[in-house]
Amino acid sequence: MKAHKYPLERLFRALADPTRLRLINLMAEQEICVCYFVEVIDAPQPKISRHLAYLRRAGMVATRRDGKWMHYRLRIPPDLHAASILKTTIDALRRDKELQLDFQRLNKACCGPRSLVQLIGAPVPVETNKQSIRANS
Amino acid sequence: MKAHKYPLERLFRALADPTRLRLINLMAEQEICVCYFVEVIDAPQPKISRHLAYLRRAGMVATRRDGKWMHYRLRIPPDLHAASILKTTIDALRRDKELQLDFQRLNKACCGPRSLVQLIGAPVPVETNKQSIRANS
DNA sequence: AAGCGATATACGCTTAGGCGAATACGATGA
DNA sequence: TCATCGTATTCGCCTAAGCGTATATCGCTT
Repeated sequence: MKAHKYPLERLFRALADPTRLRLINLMAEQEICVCYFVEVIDAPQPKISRHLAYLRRAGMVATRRDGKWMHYRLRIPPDLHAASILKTTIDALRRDKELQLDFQRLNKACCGPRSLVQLIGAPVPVETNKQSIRANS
Repeated sequence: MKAHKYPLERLFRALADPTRLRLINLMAEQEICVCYFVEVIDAPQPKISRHLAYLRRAGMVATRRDGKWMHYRLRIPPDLHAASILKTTIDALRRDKELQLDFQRLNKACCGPRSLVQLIGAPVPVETNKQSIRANS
């Protein structure tokens, strides 16, 4: 990642990609396992992992390992302005029709018939109200 | 400019550059003439013009011609979330030490001794409280 | 230890977009 | 009309970063 002259620049670059906006939208309420991202966004797994890695390097997500599974969750930026921008962004995403479909697919993948949970025993998403059990650089 | 899947993506890309953040900071209160941007930011004039053109294509600025001089001003985005993000961004920029120096240089260029006004008769910046005398696509 | 499943990274290619230098454009004034 | 000045655009080059494919890594299980 490039060196940025102003702290906000890093935030804006992280937000300036459609796949990352979808990832952020899905993580808004819950920590999410990579396998759900792949299922819901329906993209090659390396593409998902690369964008998650970008968000990690930008300091926007934290991870938690659970056996074979990796869970990602949003980190609230320490800077108040950045936090406000992220929150407003999430509010805006929530209103997008197409991104609402992602939530529907998420529910189907984790709770529906023949869900990933039943098929391969993937972990069920859980609400994360506390921040940063483990923070990555 | 690329086609963007989500409207916010265009906003974030426009904000993801240090020179454009400086331009936006300077335009926060007033419409500004290109010659002041060049003077204050101390960059080659084509570089300034290219970034202003980017902001114009992104719908973030409007222009007003005044003889040989072009004035640029911020346009408040019609979308409420985008407007909120831009406003928060400007608040954050205002707190940056380095960007405060830009304001000092702006005041010196337009009001100080041997200012551009005196040297070449450049137009004095004026507060723009009304929006969009002429909006560019 | 070996194999497997989940995730991450490396590789090669392609594109958006940044830059400086040169040049084109458009309004004014001689 | 012609020169000049402020601004915009074009050109060629370079880098960040996106993509798909292939492969490496890491836990778990047997």
